[in-house]
Amino acid sequence: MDREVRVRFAPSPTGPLHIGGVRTALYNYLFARHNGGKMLLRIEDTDSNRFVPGAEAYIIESLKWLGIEIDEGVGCGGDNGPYRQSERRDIYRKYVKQLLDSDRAYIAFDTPEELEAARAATPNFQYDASTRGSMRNSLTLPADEVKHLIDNGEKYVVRFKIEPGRAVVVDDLLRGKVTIKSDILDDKVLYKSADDLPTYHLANIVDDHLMCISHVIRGEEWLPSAPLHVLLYEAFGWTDTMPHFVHLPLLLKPDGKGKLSKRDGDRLGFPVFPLEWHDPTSGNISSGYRESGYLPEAVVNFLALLGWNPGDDTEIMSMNELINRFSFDHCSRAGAKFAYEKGKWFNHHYLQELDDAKLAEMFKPVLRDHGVNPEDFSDEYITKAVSMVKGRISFVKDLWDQAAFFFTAPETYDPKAVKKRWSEDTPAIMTELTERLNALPDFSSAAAEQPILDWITANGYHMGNVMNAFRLAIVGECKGPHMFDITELLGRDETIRRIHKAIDRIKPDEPAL
RNA sequence: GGCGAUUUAGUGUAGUGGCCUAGCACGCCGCCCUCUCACGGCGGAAACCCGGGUUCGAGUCCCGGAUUCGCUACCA
Repeated sequence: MDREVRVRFAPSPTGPLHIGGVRTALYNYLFARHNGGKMLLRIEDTDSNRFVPGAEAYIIESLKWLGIEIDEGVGCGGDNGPYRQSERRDIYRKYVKQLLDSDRAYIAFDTPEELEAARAATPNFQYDASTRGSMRNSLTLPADEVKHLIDNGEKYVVRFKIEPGRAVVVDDLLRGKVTIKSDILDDKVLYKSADDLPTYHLANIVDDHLMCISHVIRGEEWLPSAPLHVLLYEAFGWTDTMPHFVHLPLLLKPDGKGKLSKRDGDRLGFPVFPLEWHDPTSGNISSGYRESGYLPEAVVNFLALLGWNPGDDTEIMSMNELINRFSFDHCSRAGAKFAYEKGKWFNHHYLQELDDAKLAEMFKPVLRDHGVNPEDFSDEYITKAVSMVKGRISFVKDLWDQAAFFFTAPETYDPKAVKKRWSEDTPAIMTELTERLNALPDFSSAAAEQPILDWITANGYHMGNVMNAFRLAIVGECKGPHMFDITELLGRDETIRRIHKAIDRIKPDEPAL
């Protein structure tokens, strides 16, 4: 790498950042950091019709949440600004003029309707060398008429004049040399007078050049227009500093076909956005990874491995490890189906690494959502409850399913378990159990377990039946951590109260009438 | 339709001509642990797109086909 590595993430603020975009940002970031380079954030808002308020702030917040740091760009400044394309009109105008003056572009007056008509009339109509001679543009109209039309405020666009018969080579770091014939390229619109803004293609090349971008790392959907971009670098005379290209494989739908879309999330039940998004116009809310209980390190780790691997079997990697090991040598070229099931596993893993007290803190809002006031319990109590069940959860909110009984006595009892474990003589045994529990000098798990087990054995009771009836009374179903660990935390009074309640509430299965 | 990219178990992937009777992970199934459900440990089922060729030898190289995906806008 002969020059300073400078990469950019250049999203369009047309809505919330898509998870595929997040991965593109991540790969840019990993590559930049691995090579000691800079990461820029540029906002590509050249389509005034699709601008969505709030999208830019959303993008910045998303990257921040994930730990993808921006060195230069919107939200943090830098020497190559402005970084919002809508604020760079003067710059683009200058370069459009340069292209026009050097005869590499021309002005076209064809209206959208006229273009539509042309497309309808000719099967594979393309605005190119074969057709531009019969359209309304500065190539076909007299110079004074062109000037007259412009002076009259006629809307026009500037089109790039593609010369046919050339083999254009895009050297992609992932895919090698991709060659395409310039004949199949059309005279792309570079600038539209209607909003005095360039299109993506022009703005992109000008900005990447001016911002000294060394590597353009973007989604595969850009590969077909890469030859056009190469031609633009040529037209400007910037070939020597043209960035390297990397076209990343796309993230695909987990089920059927096509690339992962914004709709798939709701359809398949997983988020496709990093953060929850409230659509300003429709009012719709789309779920986000953050609000769904994902840890940013889990999302990053998961996303990094969708299309890249470190070259060995390592899967759990922090951002720093990812940075250390990242390179395009181990990137795949094929699209990856979005395997969100594995994302859950990553979250499970990172949740286990969290400190119990921290997890307890994260659990408090969930308790409130379920009508439990965390203030009624000590932090120590909540922490102990959390530590007992955390091994079985993938999300913080799952803690409720696993630990609810620590905070509220069961109101109902699992019918299947009742049928299996609660017989006619159970109430008597349970009453006896309360007496035994009351008699225990030490109610701790370690001290309570053996005497109770001994009592069951000595009386010839069925271990599984008694213990599960006990569990049923305390938990409400046959699940959960070690029984005596539960009762130790619950305390003697609550334990006995629940057994009495169960005796009172549970009626042994009565034969159906 | 045209152009381009792509192709290893259900999914993500390892594999750069012999070390591949194809490894790892998620998911699935079973066993162990056990008062239960989990966790965990152990084990299992499951893949080289197809057809030619090159080679002593091909998942790995070449050719053809198919597949899938993308692009084909005054959107990015």
